[in-house]
Amino acid sequence: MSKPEQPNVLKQPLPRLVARQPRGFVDRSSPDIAATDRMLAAIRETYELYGFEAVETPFVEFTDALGKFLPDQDRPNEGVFSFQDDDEQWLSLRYDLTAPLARYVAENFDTLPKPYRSYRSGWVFRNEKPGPGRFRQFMQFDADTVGAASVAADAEICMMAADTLERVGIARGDYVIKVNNRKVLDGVLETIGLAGEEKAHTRLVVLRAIDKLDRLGPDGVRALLGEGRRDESGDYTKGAGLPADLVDHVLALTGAKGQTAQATLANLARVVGASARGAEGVAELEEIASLVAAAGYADGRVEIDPAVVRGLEYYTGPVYEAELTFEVKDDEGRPVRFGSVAGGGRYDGLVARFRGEPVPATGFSIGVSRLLAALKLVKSPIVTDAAARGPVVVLVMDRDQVAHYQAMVARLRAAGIRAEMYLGSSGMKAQMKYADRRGSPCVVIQGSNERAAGEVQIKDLIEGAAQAAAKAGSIADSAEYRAQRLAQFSVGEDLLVEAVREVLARHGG
RNA sequence: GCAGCUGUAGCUCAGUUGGUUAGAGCGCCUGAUUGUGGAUCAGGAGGUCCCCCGUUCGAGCCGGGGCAGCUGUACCA
Repeated sequence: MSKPEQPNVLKQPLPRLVARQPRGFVDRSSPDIAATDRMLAAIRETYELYGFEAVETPFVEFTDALGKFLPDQDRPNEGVFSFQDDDEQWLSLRYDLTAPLARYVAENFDTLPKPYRSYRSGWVFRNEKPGPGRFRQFMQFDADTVGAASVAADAEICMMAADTLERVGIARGDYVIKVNNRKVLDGVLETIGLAGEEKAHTRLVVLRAIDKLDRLGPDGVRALLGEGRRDESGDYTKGAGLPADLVDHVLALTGAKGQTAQATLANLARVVGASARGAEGVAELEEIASLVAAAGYADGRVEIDPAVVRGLEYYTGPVYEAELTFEVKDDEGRPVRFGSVAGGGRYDGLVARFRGEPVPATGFSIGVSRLLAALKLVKSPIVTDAAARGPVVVLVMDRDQVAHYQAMVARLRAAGIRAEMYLGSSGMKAQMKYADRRGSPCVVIQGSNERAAGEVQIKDLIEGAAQAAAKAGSIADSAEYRAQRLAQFSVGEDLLVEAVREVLARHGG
């Protein structure tokens, strides 16, 4: 083996690397990780309370198991990160947690209890253009019931979604779980003559138009159902090309929401007309509504909303969406539309792809990053309490006493107090700054004077900051400023642990 | 993907009709008694003016082409 070439850094430095991330991928900092962990724990508790059990599947699946081959090509779909294994089989990073669950259930079908109720969280990957709050790697938290055909399973998941949002700190009234049924949408499309294979494209365009109701309003949807729509940048979107009377019929569906669930259901029954499939959908919604009402969740927490569409790929029955309804402003004072933080529905065909028989299933998925962003905006305690305090910092005043400082740190740690000795090479002022930036509750100072007296100084940084803020502007020169030594006291070195404990206790921990 | 807008210091941004060595505020570092974060003052470090090509005696500025970001739109399992 020959010696590897060593780059000669002295003579000819290599071109400097640019430190950067691929777009759509982000680093996570300590507070974010802490807040996310707390939020995930709260979600997990709620799911466990409902009787769901944990399961985990890997990041990588066979591409065909995810259902992501283009119909006519031997090549994975765009939007999915894919690569070929050494045996040339296509593999993909999972783009959601539902398709892998379907694979898992199919593979372990005979040993799993049915209905099989499980939850899992994890990273998923989508190879597409990122946007604000939209990344190429993000986390989802799903719960699914597989093997239950009853819409009671759907109703339960809606109620659990409501409980989950409240558990993580979204107040009742600040969210709504909207429920619809794909069969109702199919029924309406049938009554306006959009049944059959040759109308599939138009159906798609119509469903997409309906899905945009909350963003574009009825007029925007009307334009998209008819000729088309020009947006504010001047870009044009071709419409479905429906005649005016059919456009009205579709808008009658999206506007079918009444004051009560009964009124909404009556409107829907009218709009689906003679369609058997539509009537089936309305009946399912009716059953969900009565289950939700019986459990006491019909107080605005769970509502029928005929404009909910969700994804177009695999939903077959009830669909649901958790929407946040409160108004917020961003950093520049612009109103932010928060919208959907979770969604799901019934996908009776997904497991069936792996088995001869149909397997009913329903589930939903929380967008973890979006929900966390929402919790920050409403200042949920889950997020705000997660701002972890830093360690106690023992300053290094005399280099030749490092062993002694380290011994003090060891005593603090032995007492269960997070502590560290300053490991840099800067002076005291920089060490104070360091402790400040770490969020330390206090620092321990021992110079030659204190050591001679067998004492240590303890400075309470939190109290010190408060006192300094109170005096801001009233201090004339730097000598006076330095002489203040705010919130600082001396104590015998043997009482170090007790004194630090006292400071920590002052600040609740 | 399509459309519009924007790329100058770590961040937010100035930069004249094209003209020496490209600036400010904040942040960062150092210092102001031996030993004090958050106040004040003084100093310092930090730049491929997004990249390439062109026009010009001369380009941060003008032209062309890329790339990236933002906003909208499309897609969203």
